[in-house]
Amino acid sequence: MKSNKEVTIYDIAAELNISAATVSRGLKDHPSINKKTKKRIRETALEMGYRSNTFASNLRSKRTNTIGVIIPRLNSNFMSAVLSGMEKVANEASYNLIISQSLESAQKEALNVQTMFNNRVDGIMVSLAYDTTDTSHFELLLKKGIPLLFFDRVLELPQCTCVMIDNRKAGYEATKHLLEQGCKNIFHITGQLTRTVYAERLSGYKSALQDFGLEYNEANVLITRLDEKAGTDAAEKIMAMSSRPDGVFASNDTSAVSCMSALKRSGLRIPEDVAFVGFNNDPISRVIEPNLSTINYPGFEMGQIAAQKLINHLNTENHINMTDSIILKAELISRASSRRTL
Amino acid sequence: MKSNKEVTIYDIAAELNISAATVSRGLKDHPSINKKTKKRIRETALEMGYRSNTFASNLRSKRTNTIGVIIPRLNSNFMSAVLSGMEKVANEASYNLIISQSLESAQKEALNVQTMFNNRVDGIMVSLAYDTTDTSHFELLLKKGIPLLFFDRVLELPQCTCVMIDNRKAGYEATKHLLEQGCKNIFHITGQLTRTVYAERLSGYKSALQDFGLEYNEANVLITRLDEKAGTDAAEKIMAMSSRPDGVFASNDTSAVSCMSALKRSGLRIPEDVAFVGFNNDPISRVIEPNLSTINYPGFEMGQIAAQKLINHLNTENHINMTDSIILKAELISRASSRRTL
DNA sequence: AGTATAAATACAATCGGTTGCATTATATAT
DNA sequence: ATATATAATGCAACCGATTGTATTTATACT
Repeated sequence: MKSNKEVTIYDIAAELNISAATVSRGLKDHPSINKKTKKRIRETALEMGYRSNTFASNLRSKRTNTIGVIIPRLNSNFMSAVLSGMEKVANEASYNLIISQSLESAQKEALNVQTMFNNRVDGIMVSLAYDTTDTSHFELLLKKGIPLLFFDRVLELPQCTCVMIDNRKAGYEATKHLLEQGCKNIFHITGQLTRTVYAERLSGYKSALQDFGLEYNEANVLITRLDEKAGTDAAEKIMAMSSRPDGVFASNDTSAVSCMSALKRSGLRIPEDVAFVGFNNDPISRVIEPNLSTINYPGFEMGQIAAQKLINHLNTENHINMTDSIILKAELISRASSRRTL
Repeated sequence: MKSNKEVTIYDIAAELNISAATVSRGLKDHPSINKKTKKRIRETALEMGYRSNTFASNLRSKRTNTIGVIIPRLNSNFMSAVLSGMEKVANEASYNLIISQSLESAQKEALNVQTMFNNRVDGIMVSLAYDTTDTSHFELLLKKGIPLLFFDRVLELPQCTCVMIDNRKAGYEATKHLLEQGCKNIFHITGQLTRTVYAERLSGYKSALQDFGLEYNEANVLITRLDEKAGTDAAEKIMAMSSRPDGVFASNDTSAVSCMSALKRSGLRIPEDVAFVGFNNDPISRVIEPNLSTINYPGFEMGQIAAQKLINHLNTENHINMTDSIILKAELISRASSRRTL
């Protein structure tokens, strides 16, 4: 009857009449250990039911094989997809993920960074909270040389990689599409412009208007939290406008859908009276009637790429080129909500 | 200029001319340390920028303050809510969460258990994968005395707590509601019946039929993966049936919505021709037209309660009463998809 | 003052891998 | 056979907090 105690490398060493150091090196395939010895070590370890003690290892090697992920909220299909992608890559590289939500609060975001810092994560991936303006809570990471990567809602810091889409282009394409469908007066529902994702989309929106010879009208842009209420607020505003918009480009599907629903309730026809384009390609966009045109946002891919980038960086000695950014494709999906019979 | 090295309790001890043991005890508010000394220790620790080294601590104390969570998929609003609830409670109790997905595969589930086991999590919370039948991968946890808690898709193991809703009752209520709206022939879209959640709902469905004097008809039950395809498959089947159902009770909103959409495309009217009740109260249920009646599933609450239960258990010495189960309320939300003008 | 008792602190072993350096075994060259 | 290079292994310190036990200090009681 074996006792309940854990098997250590010392037990293996004793069993094989070799030193613990050799066992340690053998287990991690160190080049200076004889192949036959390695084999014996591996076999004995297996037999004895050995499992490495992460803490002892971490304590000594000062690495945790853990990556922290801070996201605003775990409530969108997009975020789920991103996390799935990250998890896949991290798992394969035997890294663990610690996920926490900022709940769109800069304060909680700072707290999360602190917690992860204390837990000695090897690196951190962040999508910024809605109201983060002060970014000093990231400084201690950079100071300690803990790699920091931003995705989606990024922050252009000199020492950080960003993984994102070309938001300006996406905003341009969405708006252009509406214009091509004959819209002359396009409303834009967006988020906090301190988040560059939204600022960029707005910029694309403006460019498209310009290219089609239309004046930019500030009254057509509504800054919101991009939740359901944002959509109904927008609808209310739209209904009250003297020259009513004939198109809406929303910076996420949630607000687009809720706005569409509200307008429908007010008796407007989609897309005849108002055409819609959303953002994210959430499942919801294929449920609403008419189906919502939207920008396909490659979440899974983004997660994979972000995690891969960070892990590559962690696994290489030379800590260079962590500074470049990665831009993913994000194309328009045209559905009934924006297609007018021309 | 301070060096980049971390501050340890030895540094604090040296600074204050006391022993490291006293510092260690002082920092965790041990009763046998003088209050004044504690104060000095705390202050010095703060000044010197001390942060505790989790690994050294874990190595010695054999606890990690980490809880593993294994879920089938991170793609539903419900799961997001559960995780949010868990995260909240865990954070407050200064536990970390390691989340991973089984992707509905029993094999990956077993792998995840193994990984978390190796990472020495203090406890594990699991919602079972779709096709898990063999549950031997949980045995090593129980053998090592690592507490295991199931939520939502539970498994009735003698030594485990389960947190769930009364699925039988929910199934009964959903079906009863349809019957009260005049349905005589109710179709049921469900998941793998080895998952008790679905078996229980089916059982409730049967009871309701019986109470209303209707015969149970096996042809009216379709076992699916509860994804979008499940809905369209069900719709196809329904359209092909000789005596067409006039009501559908689906075990999640995703399949309900996709089935509803398909039937609508086939020219059926909801709820006049076919009334619908879903399950989960996903946001999607309030987007589809007509809005989907559904069972409100208190995800956030479930997450909180599950985490609280596990943490309480971890924090108490006497490892008793980890065996009782917790049943949450889940009530029907009646919306247009099932309300017939009577 | 002298002893019993309690409170506060210190000592030192321990947790289990990791790693620089020393040492021994083996292979190759002369 | 001897010298030299190389491969393989061992030694022992180390990472930093924890904790049982011993020791010192403060307090209480005759």
